[in-house]
Amino acid sequence: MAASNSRKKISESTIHRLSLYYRVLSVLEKENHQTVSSRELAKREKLTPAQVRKDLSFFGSFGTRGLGYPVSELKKQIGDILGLNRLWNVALIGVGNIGSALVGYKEFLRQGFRIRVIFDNDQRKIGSNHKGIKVSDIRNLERDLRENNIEIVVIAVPATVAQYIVDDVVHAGIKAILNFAPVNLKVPSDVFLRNENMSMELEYLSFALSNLQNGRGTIKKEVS
Amino acid sequence: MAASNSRKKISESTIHRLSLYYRVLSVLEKENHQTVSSRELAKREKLTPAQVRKDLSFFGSFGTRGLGYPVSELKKQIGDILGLNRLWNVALIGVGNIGSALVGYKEFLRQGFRIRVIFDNDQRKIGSNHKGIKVSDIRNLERDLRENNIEIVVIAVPATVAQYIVDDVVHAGIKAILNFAPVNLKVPSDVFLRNENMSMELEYLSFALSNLQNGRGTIKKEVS
DNA sequence: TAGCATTTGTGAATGAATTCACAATCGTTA
DNA sequence: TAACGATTGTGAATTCATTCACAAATGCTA
Repeated sequence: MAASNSRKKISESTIHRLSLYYRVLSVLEKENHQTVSSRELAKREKLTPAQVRKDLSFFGSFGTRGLGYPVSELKKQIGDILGLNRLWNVALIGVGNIGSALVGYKEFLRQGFRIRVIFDNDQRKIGSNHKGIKVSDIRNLERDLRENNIEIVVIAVPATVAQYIVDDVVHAGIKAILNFAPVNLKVPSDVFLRNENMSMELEYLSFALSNLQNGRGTIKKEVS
Repeated sequence: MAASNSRKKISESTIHRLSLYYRVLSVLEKENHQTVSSRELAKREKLTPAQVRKDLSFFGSFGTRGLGYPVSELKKQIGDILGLNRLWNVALIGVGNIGSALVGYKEFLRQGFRIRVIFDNDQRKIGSNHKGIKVSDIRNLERDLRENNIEIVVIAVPATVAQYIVDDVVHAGIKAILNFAPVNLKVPSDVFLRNENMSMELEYLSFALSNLQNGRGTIKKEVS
């Protein structure tokens, strides 16, 4: 009866905030801070100290009362939780606007995401090298995903074909997909799909500017 | 006392979902649907009918009982709420990886966001034309923002200089900023700032793959 | 025009996330 | 080693978001 196995859900927001903490801790580490309090950590990402402590407490007790959290140690811990203390083999599908940008995006590299192979259907691009990464024919998708031990696939193709591509990707056994196409894709429930909707935040700004607003970005609405 | 003016907050999530509805409605319009039910609308974006109705109800009664919502009419209404039935003058700062991708991103165009001017500090780029848009010297920021009637500024510069740039942008009187640099920027409370953190979702996938998971992406955690 | 099948709009109920508030604990100093 | 200031870790309280559930409408059919 002692070590019972209850379980606790970790919310998506908590995970996203872990990313923020990780980012701040990287900076703090470079600035040679030994420890950091939940107060300081919160301040740097516009959150509350209580939230920082609660988030971290889901995963363990990393701090020291009276002192705060050890910067490097906590960074390592969060890195372990997020799976950032290792390399990930990533494939990119589609080298258009967005695709090309992602290939050169240093932030991905720094976090261990390595684009090992790029797929496209444009014969002019296939076979060429895009910033040192070979461009494969989309027709060899399954084979080249396997050959490169790809674990995560990034979709950067037009919305109209994204579903077909994803179907193939799923069929090839990939379990994690990041989608940049502005469309809602269907995948089996054992596949992780995340969407990056680049115009959503721009639309939020458009909304904010269009409506009477208070300072902090909280939008209010008249009601009779 | 009759027409009192209470106010209701609209949550950020609701606004983001409006973007999704807008997207689906655009598709439905093209597919020549006359009406759509909350059920169908929900299905297309993996939400619940109740949520769709509740979201819309914050802004008015757009539907007809027994029938559903008129597609074109609802699209127009949401467009009005989000401020998408007009053009926005946008400036882009930084034409590196991300910046270049954004210039060619058709989704922005379709939604009425027009990049009127691009700023950079690279003398080789300044004066040239980037996909038809002139590249200005960052030193003329204030002047050229004003001359182009810019309302929204997109930041795509390295994290290390982003805060300086934003300070100048704020000083020039801009009230809406979309930031792609992976850093938390400080702005006065009357300026809307939104962040686009491109590695956050990738990190979520990394987390999901790293942890034992159930099918639907809900991550659980052992507790003793 | 009456009856039926639908579907909205919305208070009430529920569930989830955030914040509060404080006991527990640590490092430091005298 | 005792007293103090600081800060964590965490149940409880609160706030916020989602879902439920049903009356009110509507179109359609006969």
